[in-house]
Amino acid sequence: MPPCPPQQGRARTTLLSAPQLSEPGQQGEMELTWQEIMSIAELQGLDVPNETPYDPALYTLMHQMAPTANYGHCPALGDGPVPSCSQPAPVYDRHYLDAMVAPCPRLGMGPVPPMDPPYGYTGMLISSSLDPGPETTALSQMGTNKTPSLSGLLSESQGEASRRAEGYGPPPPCNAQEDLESDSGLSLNYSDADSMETEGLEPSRPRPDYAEMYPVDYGPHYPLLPTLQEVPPFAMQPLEPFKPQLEKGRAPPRAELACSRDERRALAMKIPFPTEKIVNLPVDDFNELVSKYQLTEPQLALIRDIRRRGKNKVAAQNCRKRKLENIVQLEQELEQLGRERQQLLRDRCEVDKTLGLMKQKLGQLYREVFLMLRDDAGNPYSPDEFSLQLTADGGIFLVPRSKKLDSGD
DNA sequence: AATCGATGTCATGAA
DNA sequence: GCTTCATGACATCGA
Repeated sequence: MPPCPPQQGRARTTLLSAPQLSEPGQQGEMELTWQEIMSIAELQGLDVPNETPYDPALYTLMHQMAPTANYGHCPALGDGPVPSCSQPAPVYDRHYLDAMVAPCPRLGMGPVPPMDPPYGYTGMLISSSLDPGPETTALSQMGTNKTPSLSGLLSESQGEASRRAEGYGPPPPCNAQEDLESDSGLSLNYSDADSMETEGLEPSRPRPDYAEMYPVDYGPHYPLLPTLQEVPPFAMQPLEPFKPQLEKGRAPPRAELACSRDERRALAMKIPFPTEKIVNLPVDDFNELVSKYQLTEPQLALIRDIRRRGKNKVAAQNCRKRKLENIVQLEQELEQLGRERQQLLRDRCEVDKTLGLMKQKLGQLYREVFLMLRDDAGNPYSPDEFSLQLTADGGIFLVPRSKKLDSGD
C-alpha cells in the first residue's frame, strides 16, 4: 500500500481523540494503521464506521462481555495506558468460529455454512507438524485431524513456526506495537517506509487488488468476539501477567508472534476460514471450501495469495533444509574423496618404489646377460657398441648401437 | 555500524 | 491453462 497521504488520516483523527492514546509511539503506529483502514473503507465504499472497533456500542460491549480475558485487546486502540497485551490464540480461532456462524453483511456474505469436518490431509509438511497442545482451540478440536507423517523431515523449530503460523500454538506474548509492525517472521514493517507492499515500493510488481485492504486491523474481529456464554473454558483461564516488553527495551522474537501478516490480512478481510486451511487443504477441498462462501474478488485474491505464499513458505523451508542436507552430504563426500586421494597417493608411492626396484633388478640382469655373451673369437661385446633388445615374441637379439631393431619397442 | 544466519516473499521455470 | 513444487534472489530482522 502506498504511503497514506496525510489527508487520509483526517478521518481517523476525527474518530480518535488523542488522549485515548497513552503512548506516543503506539499512537503513531495506530495513526498509520487507521489511515490504512480508513483508506480501505474509502476504496471499498464500505460502511466502516458501523463496524469499526471504535464503534462505541461495540466497544462498550467488548468490555462488558470480556472484562478479564484478554482478547488481544490492544491498548493502543484506546484502552488506556496498558503497556502491552497478549495475543491469545483463542481469539483468532474464535474469530473464525464466529465467522462460521455469523453473517458478514458488510461484505455481502450470506449465512455462513457450518464448520468443515475434520481434514486428514497430511501432504504438506506444514500440516504434518501440527501438534495441538492442551490449549488446543475449539477450531482445532473440530477442524484438524492430522497425522504427523512427515514431521521428521522438518526441524522442530520449523514445526513450531508452522504451528504459530496456523495460530495453534500457545499464546505468546504480544507486544502491541511490535505486533502491529511485524508479523510471524516477516520482514515488512507497516509503520515505516520500508514496507514493500504497504508502501508500494515495488512498482514493478503488480499489486494485488486487495493490496489496499490488508493493513493491520485488529478491529474487525472485535465484533466477532464471542459472547460471554460462548467463551470456551480455556479462554477463561487466568492469563499470564503482563510482561511490559517495551520497558525491557526488547521486543519478543518475531518468531514468537502469534499472528502472521497473512493471518492479519485474513482478519482484516474477514476471510471466514483459517489460513491454515487456506494453505494446507488439497486443491479440491480448497475449492470446495471457497465455493461455500460468497467472497468478494479482493477476498479471493487474498485467499489465493495466502495459499500461494503459505505453500511457498513451506517449499522454501524444505528447499533450504534440502540445501543444507546436500551441503552436509557433499562435505562428507569431500572428506571421503580426500581420504581416498591420500590412499591413492600412498599406493602410488608404493608402486613407484616397486617399479624402481624392478628397474634396478632388470638393469642388473641385463648387465649379467650382456657380460655372458661372447663373439666368435670369444671376446665380450662392448656395451657401448651393442645392446640387447627384446622382440615382441620374446626373442632376444644383440643389436649394434648404430642399428636398432625396428620392432618399435 | 557491520556482519551473518534465519526467514518470508517474489519471480520463474519445470512437472 | 492451472496448480504445485523447487530454487535463486532479495529484503528484513535479530543476534
